[in-house]
Formats: sequence, structure tokens, C-alpha cells
Amino acid sequence: MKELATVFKALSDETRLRIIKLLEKGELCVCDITAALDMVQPKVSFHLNTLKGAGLIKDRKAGRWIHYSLENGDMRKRFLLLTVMEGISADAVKDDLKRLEVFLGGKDAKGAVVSLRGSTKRCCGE
Amino acid sequence: MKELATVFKALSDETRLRIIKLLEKGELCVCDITAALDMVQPKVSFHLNTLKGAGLIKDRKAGRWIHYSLENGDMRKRFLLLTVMEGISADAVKDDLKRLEVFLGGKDAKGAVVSLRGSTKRCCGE
DNA sequence: CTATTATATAAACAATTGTTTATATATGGA
DNA sequence: TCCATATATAAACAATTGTTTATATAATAG
Repeated sequence: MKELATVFKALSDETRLRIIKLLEKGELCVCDITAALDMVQPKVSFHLNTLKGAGLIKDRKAGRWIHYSLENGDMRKRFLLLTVMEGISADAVKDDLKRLEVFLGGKDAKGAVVSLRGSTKRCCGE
Repeated sequence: MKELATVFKALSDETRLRIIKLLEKGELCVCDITAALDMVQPKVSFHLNTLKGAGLIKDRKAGRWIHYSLENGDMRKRFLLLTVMEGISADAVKDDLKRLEVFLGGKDAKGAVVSLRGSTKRCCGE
């Protein structure tokens, strides 16, 4: 029962729901998530650790980066993650996605192409 | 997104999961739940209020008693309540069910029939 | 080797949540 | 009307959780 409560607790914070929503499309490193949420990095690490402790995400180390992705190994987690995905409107996370897009190097805030990838500003250019 | 987080938060406490499990079989008044959980009544009221605030249970006033029951009006709630039901082992709540049974008047702790119903010890004899 | 980058961890603090004890309110029975 | 019961609410307190700032660790580039 404790474990179930832990999973629900991990899902009970808006920052963590935003992170899950960001990971919907695939794995991201900590600096990607930090940029997308526009938060300080230790705060992001704290929430990632909470999600990981609940078994909702997993990490993969690659050089200096740690990539996080959703852990939907068992049915319950798949179900709960789906509940999160369908329970959050696109509008609620649109700013996060926009910042992520900008950070990943496609465009600047006005929509112009900038291509940060590979430049000194890009932290994680896999 | 806030509402979703609130629902998950309501489900993130073991006492509240025990209450949900108790309500699986039908509505119960506060004193039934208090007896089953073996807790002080304001504590139970606090958790019932949290669950109600998240829309997971509803109440029905009947004379001096207030009966609580599960609120599974929409698909998401049905789904989440199901997740709780199947995620908690029978063993984890057996003591609660035993105390409920005793309190509801069937038997004493040793299994002998006592029939508290209608006696001065029974709080809620519908 | 040194500097820089990505991330984690720790410590101090703030905010939220849960618990306890006491009391208020409401209902029905004597 | 007075009393007992069922429940809620409030106040004080304890415990947990989240945030910030500073620092440590590890990896890579130069």
C-alpha cells in the first residue's frame, strides 16, 4: 500500500506533471527539462529524483549527460501515465514546449531559426 | 492540471487509501470508518474532507449521521478508484475490515455473535 | 592539467500537510 | 427541555515536502 501511495504522491505535484508531459515525446536530459520549465537545476533534479523514486521515470547516463525517460514497464504505470497525458491540456504546457523547442535549437522566441545545436549555448548536443 | 494534481494528492496517503478500500462495499458513516481504522474522529473527518475535496467521495446526510460513499461519476475517477482497489492486497486491510465487521455488530473480536446493532454501543443503526 | 559543463547533494529555510486536543453545531431521544 | 450522540471545525503543534543557495562530483574539451 505504501508503494501505491508513493506513486500517487509523485503524481501530486504540478511541476512533476509538467515533466511527465515533457517526456511524452521521448527522453530529455536535465538541462533540457530545466530550460523547458524555466527553473533552477537543483529544483528540477529534486523532482526528477521523486519521480524516479516512484518508478515513473528512469535515467540513462551518456557522457556528461543524464537522460530521463518515462518508465512504463508495467500496466499500472502505463495506465497512470496515460491518465496524466490525457488529463493535461495542450494549452497548459504550451509554454514549456515552446521553451524546449527554442532550447533544442530550432528557433528563437520569435520563431526565427537560430540553431543553437553545437554552439556554446547548447548544453546537450547528442 | 491543478485539479489532476489534487486528485493524485488525495490518493497519496495511506489512511485515505484505507478509507477508499473500506468504501468499496458501500457507504459508511463516519463512526463506522472511525471504528474500522481505529483512529480519532477528527482525523477521519480531515481525511474524508480531503477525499471529498478531490471529488473522490460524496456524502449523504441522514438524520444525525453522514454517510460517505465513492464518487465514480466520470471515467477517470472510476479508473483511479479501480487502480486503488486492485493495488491494495486484502491482507493490508484485513484488520480494518475485521474491526468494521465487529463494529457493525456481527461478532466480537473472537468471532462470537454479539449483535451490537440497536444497543447503546451502536452509533449508527440504519 | 586546468577550465568548463552537467548533474547531484547538502544545508537552511519556507510552505504545506497531517495530528491532536478541545470545542462547536446539529439531531434525535428521554 | 435537557442530554447524549454524530460530526465538523478550530487552534496548536509536529512532520513532511518543496525551494533556494552553495558546493561537490564527474566528465569532457582545450
